[in-house]
Parts: sequence; C-alpha cells; structure tokens
Amino acid sequence: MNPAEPKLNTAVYIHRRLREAIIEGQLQSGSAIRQDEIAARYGVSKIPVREALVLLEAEGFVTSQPGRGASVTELSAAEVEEIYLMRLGLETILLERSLPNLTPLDFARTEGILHALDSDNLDPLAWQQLDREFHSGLYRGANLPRIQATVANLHGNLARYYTVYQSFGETFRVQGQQEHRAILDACRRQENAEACDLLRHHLTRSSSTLIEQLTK
Amino acid sequence: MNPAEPKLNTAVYIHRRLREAIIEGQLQSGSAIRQDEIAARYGVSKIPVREALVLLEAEGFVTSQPGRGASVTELSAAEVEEIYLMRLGLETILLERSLPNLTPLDFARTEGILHALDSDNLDPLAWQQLDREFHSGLYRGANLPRIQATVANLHGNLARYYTVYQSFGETFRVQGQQEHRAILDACRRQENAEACDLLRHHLTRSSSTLIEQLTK
DNA sequence: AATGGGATAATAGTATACGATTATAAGAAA
DNA sequence: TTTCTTATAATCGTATACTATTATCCCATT
Repeated sequence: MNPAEPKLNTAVYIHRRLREAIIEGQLQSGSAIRQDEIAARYGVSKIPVREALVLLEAEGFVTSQPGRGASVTELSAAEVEEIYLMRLGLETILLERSLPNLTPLDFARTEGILHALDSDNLDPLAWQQLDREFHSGLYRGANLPRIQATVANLHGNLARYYTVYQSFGETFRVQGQQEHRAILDACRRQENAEACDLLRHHLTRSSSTLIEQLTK
Repeated sequence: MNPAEPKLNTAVYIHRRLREAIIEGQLQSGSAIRQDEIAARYGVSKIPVREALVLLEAEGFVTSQPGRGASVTELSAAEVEEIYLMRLGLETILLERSLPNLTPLDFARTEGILHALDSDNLDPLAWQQLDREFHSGLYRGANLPRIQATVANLHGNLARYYTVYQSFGETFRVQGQQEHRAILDACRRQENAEACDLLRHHLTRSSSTLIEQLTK
C-alpha cells in the first residue's frame, strides 16, 4: 500500500539487478549466467529470470544460445564502432530537434552536470551516469521518446567498458570535458549545425579512444 | 533429425507467429492478447507465450501493462513520424557505408526486386516484403548487422499499417516506385550524397503519406 | 436511473516439478 | 597417451498447479 514501495514485477526487478551487475562489472563480459543460480540468489523461480534474460538479450546485454544458456555479451571492436555509429546517427537527430526548445534553465542544468563531471574523485560508474545525463539533458527538448530510449540503451551497452577501463580515464575525461563544453557552448549560441558537428566529433573520438583501449 | 525441421524453441515459434499475425492484420492494433488463449491455440503452456510477449514488447509490437496483460501497440501519428525519423538517421548511414561495396550483381538483384514491385496484383503483404527487400538490398554492403536489424524491426513496426491501408496503395506505390528508381540510379552512378538525399526524401514523403491516411 | 459495494469470474504472475538437452567425467579400446 | 564410448551430473526448457490481481456482474442504497 505504500506508494514508495510499488509492487514490482519480479521479472522487472531481476532485469534491473542483472543490468546493473553487468554495467558495474560484477558480471563480466563473456561470463555465463546460470538461471538457477540467479533464481536462488534472489530467492525467486526461474520463470521471471528467463523473462528478464529475454529482455536483456533484446537489449544486447546478453547473448544466448539455444539449450546452452546465456552469457554476458562480449562486444568486438567492430561492434563498439557500430554502436557509436548508431549513436551518432540518432543523437544528431535528437540534438537538432531539441535545440530550438531548450530553455536557459536547461542549459544551466546541463552546466551543472558538467561541473560535477569536473570532480576528479568520481568512480567510473558515477562518471558514466553523469556523462549520460549530460547528453540526454541536451536532448530533453526533442520529444522523441523512442529514439531517446534507444540511445540510452546504446549508452548502457557501452557503459561497462568505461567502468572496466578506469585506467584510461584521466586523458579520456579531460578531453571529453573540453568537447562537452564546446558542444554546450555551440548549443547556447544556437549554432545548430556547429553543435552537431562537435557532437559528431566527440562521438567519433570517444569511439576511437575506447577501441584503442579494447584492442590493446 | 531432419535438418529441414530444426527443433525450434517454443518461445521463438510463438514469437514468430504473433509477429506475423500482427503484421498481417489478424491481430489488430489495440486488441488485447490473452496469454491463455494464445497458449491454447498453439497447444503450449503460458511460459513460452510470456517470453514471446516480452520480446514483442521490446520490439515495439506489443504494449503491456502490469497485471493487465498485453495488447497490440497502437502507433500515434507522432510515433509513426518518429519511427520514420529513426529510419532516416540509420538508413542514410547504411547507404553511405554500403554503396562503395556494392557490386553490379547487387544492383542487378535490386533491379529485379523493383521489377517485381511493378506488378499490379501484389497483395499488401507481398508488397511490403519486397519494399523491405529493396531497401535492405541496398544496405547489403554496409556490414553493420545491428543497425540493419534495428532498421528491419522499424520496418516491421510500420508494415501492418501498409497492409491495413491497402486502399491508398495505388498512388503511394507508383510514387514510391519512381523514388526507388531514382535512388537506385544515383547508387549506380556512385553519387553517394545524391542517393542519400533521395532516400531522405523518399522516407519523408512516405511518412507524410502514411500519416495523412492514419489521421483521416 | 445512478452510484457504490461485494461476490464471482477471468486473467496475470510465479513456484514447483519434470522431461530434454548439453556438459563433464571416467573407463575401455586403439 | 589418445580417442571413443558410456554413464553421470548440470542445466535448460516447458507443462502443470497455485496465488494474486484485475475485471465483471449483480444487487442494494440513494
């Protein structure tokens, strides 16, 4: 009855927990996911676990082979590049549609996120969430929920690689922040095309940097 | 043991059947989907039916409310427009990446599909499939399987509206074919940018035509 | 007639149980 | 040893059964 404790679908609950575990690195790429084990760990049956896995597979977090069960998806360099390419195509649309509708308040809020991102004692998970908030904040005015959801999911699929490769964070973050500020600046000046170009550059550069780490 | 009869996951089987039924209009937009009924119809239990529904929901074919079950997703005009916008962003990427890798054989094959599309006694379902083959044929050289799968799914989500509104097919198809030929022609001439522009135009125009029908 | 309970039916959601498939290990034959 | 076979264990996949939730209907009250 407590609205603060909404009755949660077991499958939805398991889905969230597994997604978190993958993003945070507790479930590593390639590791097998045993239905019985998950069910036992959370004190539920296999049915909702299986439903959660179906959804996770559709979202790309998990790969399953018939009869052999599921494992955390391992992304090749080519697949990472493809995800960034997809983000590029979709996020430029979001930015174009969003910019005319953004208010000074939106910009201020986004500025705040940038400030938080400057902090040098962010754990990778927090950093990744703020990075995501920065981008989605710029798309707030787009009013394209499907595309936004797709982009959020793509971001989620890359997230665990950021949390894994914390080591390369330093230069990656500094450069990222420069690019973030440049994008926000162009947005404030209502320079639509320039902002999109900067976003494109930011994503392309992030892509190469991450792939460089992956193939090393 | 017969390789022509590969042992199929029940959930996968149900998923395919329901997807077909939605695209072909046997399950109409907004109609409720009762788990027990589907299970009884195909002689299976609810478990694989539920898994199929989870996947269909992730793909956008079905909308479910907790405790109340699932129904075939009804797309608003805004959502149709958003899907076309998404296709636009992704398909231009596919075309750009694919074009340099397409061979004369690919073009000939696509030409053949265009020819088939000229036939005036196509049922809406066949037309929709050929239309899909035309587009995906042009992206064959892209080697971006995730994006291709996403685009195919978006196409699938629009498909049932084509089969429903067969009536407006005549002019829609003729104009579509003109645009298809123009796109293929530009591709053959390796005019990358022109082909993308034509594709953009084709998708934008298709979007408005369909929405016009929907809001009528 | 309209509205508001409360019993009943219909349906969703999940656990348990079991058969089917796949992995693992141990022993026999080369 | 290596490879093949066979037995065993682990795990997946699905049907059945039960509980919880939601919808429907009837009747009382206004």
